[in-house]
Amino acid sequence: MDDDGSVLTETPERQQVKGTQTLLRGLAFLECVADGVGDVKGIAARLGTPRSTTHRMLSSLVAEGYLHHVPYKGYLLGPKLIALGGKALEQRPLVALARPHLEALARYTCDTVHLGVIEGAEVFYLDKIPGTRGLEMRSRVGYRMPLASTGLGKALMLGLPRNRWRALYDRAQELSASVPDRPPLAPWPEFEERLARYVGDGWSFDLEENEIGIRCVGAPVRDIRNRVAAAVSVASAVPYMPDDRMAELGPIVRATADAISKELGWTPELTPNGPR
Amino acid sequence: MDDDGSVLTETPERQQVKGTQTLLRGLAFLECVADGVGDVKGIAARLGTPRSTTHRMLSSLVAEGYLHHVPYKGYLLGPKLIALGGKALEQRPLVALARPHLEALARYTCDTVHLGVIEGAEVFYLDKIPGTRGLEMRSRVGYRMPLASTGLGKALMLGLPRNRWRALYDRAQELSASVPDRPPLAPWPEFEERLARYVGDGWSFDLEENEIGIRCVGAPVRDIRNRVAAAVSVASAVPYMPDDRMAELGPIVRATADAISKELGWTPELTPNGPR
DNA sequence: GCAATTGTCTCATCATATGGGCATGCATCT
DNA sequence: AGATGCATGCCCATATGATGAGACAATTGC
Repeated sequence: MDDDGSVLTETPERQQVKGTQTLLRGLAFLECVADGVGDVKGIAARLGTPRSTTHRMLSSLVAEGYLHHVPYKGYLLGPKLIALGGKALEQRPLVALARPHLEALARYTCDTVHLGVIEGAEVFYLDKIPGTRGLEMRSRVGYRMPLASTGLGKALMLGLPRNRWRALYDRAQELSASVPDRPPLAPWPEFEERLARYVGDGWSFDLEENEIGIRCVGAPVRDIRNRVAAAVSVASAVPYMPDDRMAELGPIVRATADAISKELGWTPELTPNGPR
Repeated sequence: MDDDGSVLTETPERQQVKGTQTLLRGLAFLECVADGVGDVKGIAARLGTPRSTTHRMLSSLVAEGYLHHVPYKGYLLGPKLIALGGKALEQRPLVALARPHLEALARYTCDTVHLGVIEGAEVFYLDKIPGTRGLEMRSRVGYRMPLASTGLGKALMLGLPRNRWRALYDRAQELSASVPDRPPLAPWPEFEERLARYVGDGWSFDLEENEIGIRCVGAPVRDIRNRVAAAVSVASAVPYMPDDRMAELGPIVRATADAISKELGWTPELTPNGPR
């Protein structure tokens, strides 16, 4: 049993598995393939399993439809994962409730609409409705982004205590540094000042801070306890997003977010102005 | 390898597993939860595992993010499955290649656009772009439907040999009978005759056969070997889909499908008229 | 052509998951 | 309100089931 620390995967915490390391190992295969390592040798090296075991596990996963196998070429994630991902979305009442509102917003704006929630220090994209202007966003359902980098994420940050903003800002900046084509964030004082303003407004802007050429307007969705449970955003290319349109869009996006909030049991009276 | 048509709804028991029954069992938990069985007792009963084991496995899956646990309420599919589902889609070159074409089609028609492939006797929804007319489709990425029930599925059937049509027709009719609010299929002779006509046209219609009030136009996508690899469809409510518009849409949907086909290496010259 | 990688199989070994049992605490029923 | 059912969490002896080395065939690519 690989008790030495030679498994240098992404998992930082070594969990003291209670009695399912076969299952966990199998799941590790999935994540390995998800990360683009599709060849047997690479997988075996990454997980530290001998070829025999690697083959056995991969075969089982293929047989169950969790992986797709192209002989002598490699492994890809399988259709069952697509299906389970879809079901996972259906099981989230938030997604089902938000859909009609997101569609209405997409129809009104003709731009790409996103729904996301916080996961750790990142925003997790739960739903996406592509815009009808013919430009592609590389976001996808299941995608992640640092909170401080996107309008969606910043809307989510509005619900967090201010003393946590800095850490998230730093986190996003780390990623900006590591990825070459990513624009830098605004300087911290300016960033904080803007975010403070967004708290008062009830919506947030992203001015090409995440991706050059893309601007976006976001707003937080609150649950029955007035906690930020999700966020909505509208994104489009700069030519479609002049300053005055963004100013118009702010209240509209907020209205959509509030409508979803109401579906979650939120009552607007409790927050005439000011968060939490 | 989709040669055996004996894949029933679910594999009840198979025992020729080579050596990963722990892993397979764990995956069975996921599918169990996916089917809506979220309580411990139900899961244990369904899979025949004692409570101890059930808990241990569920805990591991929760710890890994594959399941989400609401204490004393039940289990739901977790965020990691959403993420893996998204990655699984990204890894399919078909989805990435088709996206721009689907978006263009959605933009042009203002209606809901679907992309699907064959899986067994069903159509598997790989992508969906909601229409901008404000009506909701209950389809979702990862969804399944009998091939013969939908315009998308019928487009896929155009690539199958005619002697397999009947079996798929019967299969769809079984489901129609079991689900109460599902409209019946057209009688077989008429169904076959229509499908034969669609082969010549290169597109297919669905006249409220799958869902009352929904009409749809589909067309097959072919790969480099001229085999049907996927299908595209446009769906909308009847008021938006009069006969003459459907007739117009046929060549347009086909053109979109052909454009995707070309991205897959398909060459139109090989099929002036007539399939395979 | 050769070399490297992958697929398929067997088998002895022992590590691994098993599942019964029991204690605690939450939730729903009457 | 009280009471029962159910979920959760943990221990541990057992044998079941996964392990991994090895050998060979099939395939790709150079």
